[in-house]
Amino acid sequence: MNVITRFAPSPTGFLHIGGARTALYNWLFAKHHAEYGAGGRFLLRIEDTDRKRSTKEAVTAIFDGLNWLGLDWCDEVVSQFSNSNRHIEIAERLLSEGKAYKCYCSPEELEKMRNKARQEGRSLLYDGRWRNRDPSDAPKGVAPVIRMKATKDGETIIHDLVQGDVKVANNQLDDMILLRADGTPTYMLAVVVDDHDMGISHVIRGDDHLTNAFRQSQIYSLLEWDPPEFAHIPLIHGEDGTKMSKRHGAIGVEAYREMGFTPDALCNYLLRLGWSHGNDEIINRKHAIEWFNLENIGRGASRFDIDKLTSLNGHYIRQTKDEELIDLIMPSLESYYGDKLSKDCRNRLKLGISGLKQRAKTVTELIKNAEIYARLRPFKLDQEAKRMIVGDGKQHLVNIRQLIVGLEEWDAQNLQEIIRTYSENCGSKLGIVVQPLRAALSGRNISPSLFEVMEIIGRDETLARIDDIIKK
RNA sequence: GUCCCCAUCGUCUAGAGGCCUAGGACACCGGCCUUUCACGCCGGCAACACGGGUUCGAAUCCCGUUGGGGUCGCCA
Repeated sequence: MNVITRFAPSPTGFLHIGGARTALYNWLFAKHHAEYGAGGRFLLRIEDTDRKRSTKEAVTAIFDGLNWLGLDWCDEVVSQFSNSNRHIEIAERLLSEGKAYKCYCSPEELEKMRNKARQEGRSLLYDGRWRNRDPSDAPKGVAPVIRMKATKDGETIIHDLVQGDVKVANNQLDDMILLRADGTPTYMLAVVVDDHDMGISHVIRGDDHLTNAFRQSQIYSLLEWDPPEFAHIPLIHGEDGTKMSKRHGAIGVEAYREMGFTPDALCNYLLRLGWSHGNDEIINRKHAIEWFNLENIGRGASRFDIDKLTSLNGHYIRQTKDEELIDLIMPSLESYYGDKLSKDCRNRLKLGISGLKQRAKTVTELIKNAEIYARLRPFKLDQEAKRMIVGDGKQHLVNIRQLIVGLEEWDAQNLQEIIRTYSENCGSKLGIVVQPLRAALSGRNISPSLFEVMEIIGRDETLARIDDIIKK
């Protein structure tokens, strides 16, 4: 089957986590069919028919988010708004065929109608009061909306690829507005026309659109078009179990980027959140494309768990190539330290990054831990580090300095040997004598292997950092 | 309230009637490794919402209850 999917966000905010997953699933499904089936394409359409709420910034945020995640689309981006003429033409065709009609209700009148229905415990649907009314009743000076004539009897069934067969009685559906009073098309009309015109074969979108699907399905029949396949995926809930709305804790993917998550980790996490392939947890892009299907999408909503994302992120950082990681963090290091950045930073990082990366779960953490190689001395000691050099601490530093100052072969192994022997002579554990050293070299009480650090930064830098502390 | 959907460890999930004494991952708790912190390894805690059916047999099928979510815009 030749598959054409689309991601169709409205540009009214950032690309949030739910949107990102929807995009990912659409992309994966298309890619899968491109590589393992008869063909597949993933299209991008911006649903900007609401002129008041759509912004350029939001469009940019969507592009940036998608690009960062590595979800590339085919063809030109489609602006839904730019298709308005076509939508209007279709609405007029429906009107002339008697499949749509003009409704002169004012928004206030509709509000009243809904309030009454609410009070009486009925559904809040439009009651179709203008459906069969004589157009000559039309109040003067009121611009009408165009509403579809929905089928009143029987039921509408969606053969949803995720939810299964879902049916609803047609009396639960009302005559949706196709064209607003100002003559502009609504979403309900625009999606159907655009999806048809773009040749979309599979509409994969959030569960919150499931009820829309019934209405859209009716529009397809009115137009005598074949509807696409539908796959409504469950929503992602926040930690509290309710919908991640724009006003409720949802943040854009760029926020996850800023927190130090990598696109691969986020994609892997999002893929596994609501979809599974047996017991596989770590799934790279290649396998994701190979394995992805609609059958294994779960039917219940899932909660977003940042701990699991973090853990996955640590995994991806650990397996990223050293050089790639260095390129990733250098710009941040440069801007953060400015003229306090060591000239040897990059070279030191080349040697030290492997020790650094297994200690970081986020890129942010990696950048912070890189200070030991990036920053020009003197280092300021933090609270924990200060405690390491009180008591015998400083004396150990003095002693160690003396032992290593003339070391012939300055490498990790020799340094370790000398210091180990020293600690044995003191009758202390290695950890005791080494902690003051750690404080002096890193300004903190945690760091990569100290002997490795000393080898990388070299004799002069090591001694200088020790002296910074001893001479205080 | 209406309609629709959903329901396995705290969380994400495996599970297609017997392979289930319910598996994996994250988190948590022990231990090992160890110069700190991590990584890694080993082990532990921890779930089929409830009630009825169907069946020789049900986490799996049916019904009901409860709980949760979504939807009901001249938003998308």
